[in-house]
Amino acid sequence: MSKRKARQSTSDKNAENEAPEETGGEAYNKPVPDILSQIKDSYAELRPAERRVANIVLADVTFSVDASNAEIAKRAKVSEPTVTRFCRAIGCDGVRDFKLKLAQSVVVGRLYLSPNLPPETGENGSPLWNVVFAEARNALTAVERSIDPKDIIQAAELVASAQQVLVFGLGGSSTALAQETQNRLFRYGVLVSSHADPYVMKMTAATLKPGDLVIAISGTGRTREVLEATTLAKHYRANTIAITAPDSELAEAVDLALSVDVPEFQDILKPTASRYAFLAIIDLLSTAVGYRLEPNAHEMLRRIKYTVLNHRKGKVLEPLGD
Amino acid sequence: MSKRKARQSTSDKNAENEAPEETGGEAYNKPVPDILSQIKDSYAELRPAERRVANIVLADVTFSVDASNAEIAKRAKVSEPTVTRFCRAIGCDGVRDFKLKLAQSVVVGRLYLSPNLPPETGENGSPLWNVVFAEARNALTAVERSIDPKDIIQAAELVASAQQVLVFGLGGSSTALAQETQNRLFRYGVLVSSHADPYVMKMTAATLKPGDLVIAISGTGRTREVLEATTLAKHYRANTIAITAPDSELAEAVDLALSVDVPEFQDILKPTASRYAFLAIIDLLSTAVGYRLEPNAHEMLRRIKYTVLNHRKGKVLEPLGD
DNA sequence: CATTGTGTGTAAGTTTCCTACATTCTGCAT
DNA sequence: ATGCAGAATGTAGGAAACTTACACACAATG
Repeated sequence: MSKRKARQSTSDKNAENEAPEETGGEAYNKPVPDILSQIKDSYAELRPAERRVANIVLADVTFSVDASNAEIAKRAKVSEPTVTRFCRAIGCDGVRDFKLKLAQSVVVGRLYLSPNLPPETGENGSPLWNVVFAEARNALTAVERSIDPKDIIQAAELVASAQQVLVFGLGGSSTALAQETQNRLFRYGVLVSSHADPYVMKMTAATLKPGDLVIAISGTGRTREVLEATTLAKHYRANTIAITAPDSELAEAVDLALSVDVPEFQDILKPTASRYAFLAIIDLLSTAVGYRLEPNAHEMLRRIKYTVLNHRKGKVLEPLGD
Repeated sequence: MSKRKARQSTSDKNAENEAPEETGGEAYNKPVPDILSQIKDSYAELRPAERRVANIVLADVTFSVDASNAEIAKRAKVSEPTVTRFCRAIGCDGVRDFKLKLAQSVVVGRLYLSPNLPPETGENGSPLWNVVFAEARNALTAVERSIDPKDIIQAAELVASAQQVLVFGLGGSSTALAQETQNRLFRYGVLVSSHADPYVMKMTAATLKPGDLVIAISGTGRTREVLEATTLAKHYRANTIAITAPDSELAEAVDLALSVDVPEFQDILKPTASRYAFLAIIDLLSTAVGYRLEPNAHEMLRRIKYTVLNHRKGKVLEPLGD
């Protein structure tokens, strides 16, 4: 198939050579369905001939995206109208609609590997290379889909109006995330401290007053000492937020749960991907707090930046501290 | 358009109701071109009528994906063959090929926002919502592209063969990441400790022997105390690794630099996205260490899991500790 | 066994895309 | 200014792809 070489049209003015931008921030405004999942979900209800079409599609997606109705029918040993019926049976308008959706679906599939992916064979030498990245991305997507921005705003309001904020996390990763939460919020002028000593957690929880705030971080929502200290804070009428797994004891125990279920491949040697999700939540929350506390947040950051700048030479816009 | 209701075929055996999986890990094996960029890049070389087609497509991508050749031609006020020619001029086989690629292209566009995105106007109320996610994803992509898996394996070898490992990080986020590195490596039986006190850092660095290891974490690569302690460790013949920015003083000072340049939008109220990149590097490294130290790593994890399990009721496969 | 309903293919119709040719326009040379 | 050649584009018809209608076969039920 020969392609004609594109040529310059010499009569055009230079200004007319610039392509217009796509309209708006999001040029495409329709949802992208996961058609492969739809095929699998509908499989049990398909008729026998339609199943043979499904088998062909699932067995060779690359072929199916480009193939005509007739080519698919031939491979599946069915009639052409049966292919149309298959497309209708899985929820598409027809073959054309199916093709577009299939093409889109595989792009999504390229970017997000399914959970429970078997371990990489280490073809580049670094074990689980693709898994680590895929799951980090899945974790971010899970946050995007399951966290309501209104909850972020509400949480930021609780932080901004609290006289003091305590952050609790135990077990290693949650400890580090609690520390990171402190590290983010103090920069905006929030009186915040994180604790990893279960006794200090309970003692400081007992000093809280109405309007104060506890942010509890737990990947499983089941860490006993975090739950106990958070319940104690509630007893003393402090507000409570949890960053945790959905439908967990901790999620049920607090005023506002920022919870997310992160699907991941269970390899005992691989760190958990939920830290990416939790870090994203902390970033969303701290950004919202920063904006909520303007212009004071800016003043606090200006002071900190000025201090760090004097302590060390560096670019003005690089991260504050590290 | 009526859709026929999917029905159960009662003559099928239950085992035949399960859909087969798509073949292989990556079911679709063709590259996904960015057709919108191709249109913009080819714009200057397009003929006048073809440009009118391009204008229509860029002005309304949603319409264009689903519209027939005739519908596009009508809107652009050109003939139908001109639409075919337009598709050929931008590198596609024809209109069908163009359509598939356009559908795919918009999915990619949906998932990656460009760096230096202007601030969101807060349409969902949570400030910089999209920026936080886009930049986290960009950070992960930056790691994927700039880190050599061989360096991960080499770093894991240095960890595995060290008698002790020190992790240094200062400034808040690097502190938490250093702690997280400790939290990951100790689980495989590595003798590892992290320090955030600059005096303790130097003192412990002075105790190192040849073959010991320092992992230094710094977003900018310019934190003075981290640099000094790392240099001191080198002086005492310890091996040194840095997780830092490329071409920085720290990157130059160590034996092996795992460095990555993370493009991000500079908003003083938004946390830095490089933490996602650094966390991914730590995860890759710790996974590689775990695999390198098999079967001892498994034994260590078994003991830790057993301890945590007895301390708390939970699912067997959930994250170790938090 | 007869009847009814479901599943599927064949054949024909419709839609969409592509090719071939004719016409118009533009640029260059004389 | 005129003529010629090449490029651009549209019209008309052909080919490809998809869909609809109807016939036939098979399965289930009474």
